[in-house]
Amino acid sequence: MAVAVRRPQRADARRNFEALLAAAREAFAENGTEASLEDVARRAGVGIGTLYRNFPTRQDLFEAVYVEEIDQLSQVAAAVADRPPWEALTTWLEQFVSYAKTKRAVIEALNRESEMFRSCRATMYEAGEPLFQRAQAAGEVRADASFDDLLRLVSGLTSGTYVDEEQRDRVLGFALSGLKA
Amino acid sequence: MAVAVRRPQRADARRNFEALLAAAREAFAENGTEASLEDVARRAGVGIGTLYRNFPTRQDLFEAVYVEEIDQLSQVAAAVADRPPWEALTTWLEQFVSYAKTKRAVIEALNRESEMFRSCRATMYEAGEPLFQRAQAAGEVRADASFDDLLRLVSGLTSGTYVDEEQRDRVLGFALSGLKA
DNA sequence: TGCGAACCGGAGGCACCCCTCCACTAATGT
DNA sequence: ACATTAGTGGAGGGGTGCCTCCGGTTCGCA
Repeated sequence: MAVAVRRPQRADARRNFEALLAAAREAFAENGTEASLEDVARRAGVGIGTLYRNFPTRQDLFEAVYVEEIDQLSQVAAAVADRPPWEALTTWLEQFVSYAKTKRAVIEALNRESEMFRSCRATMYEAGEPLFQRAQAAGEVRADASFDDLLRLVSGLTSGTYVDEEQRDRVLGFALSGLKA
Repeated sequence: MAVAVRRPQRADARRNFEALLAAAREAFAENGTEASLEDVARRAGVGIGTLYRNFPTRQDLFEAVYVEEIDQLSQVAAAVADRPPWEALTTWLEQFVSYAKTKRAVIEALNRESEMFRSCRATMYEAGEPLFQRAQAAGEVRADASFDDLLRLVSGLTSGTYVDEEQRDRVLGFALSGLKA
């Protein structure tokens, strides 16, 4: 990914930079990609001008916040690589889901068109697709399904609302069982 | 439901009323519940004042537009009542899905809290739940699933985006097959 | 300690949206 | 034909958000 967001040099600037990042994380989690930038600045206790200096475009801010989180998905993928195929896949998906609960943007990334979303998506695919293919090769997943199908299935189900966590998991379970060979 | 939106009396007024309804249908389909009312008025070629006179609140407009469409779901439910259980259920769901594609609000209704959404939801349930129970009684649907689970599953999957129609249907198919007994 | 470069932050211009209010217009019934 | 009155539509006040610009502040090196 190697997204070079230029970190500022001076101590006060660096403080503001971090504050903005934290505020943006919060705001994006609450309101999705559309969160108001003025609100982000407000949360960070910083002028709107400062926000724009550090992150000239909404994308830049977005990138700075999410790239790191997407990278974590790769790490989980590596960590489960030695489990049995189906288990590895579902464990990774669990991470994906628990992620998506707070980080809506991870899901929005699946759908939107833009350079950075494409790049996030690519990273996700690199992380999860091998797990999927392994499970498929082991005959545990229907041959006529693709990893893209799976991600869209999971992200669709995750972005909806449910009576409680239990229902979400139950519904996800039903859907996943439809994917077994 | 019996939602009495007071239809105006004078000919010109009635014309405007219909134009607003049509415009709202369009706007809501494109932008969901949040569509701008000024945009609706613009599409209808009518002053914003006229919109507000006919539909004092956003809810009123919304109601006028969707109640009728939700009612159609009931009709479809009645129409498929004599087919085999599973087929009846999936046929109804197909309607639901093709509906939800253009009428996003039908889906938003599942999630939002408000008097009218509750009422829309109730109508949907009255229409579909018997079909579901019949399929369940016939042993075609897992006993541990509820109609609510099913609707949320379908609406979640439907609200996502897909590469093409084909993928949507494929994914929906996978998920539904996970619901079979 | 002092000074220049780096950095700050919010005012301001623009755009959109919400909703109210009321001077005007034209459909209707007689 | 014309008075009556239902109906019109948009200006206007209040919000929020986007982004730019620049006078003022502060850091940190010498």
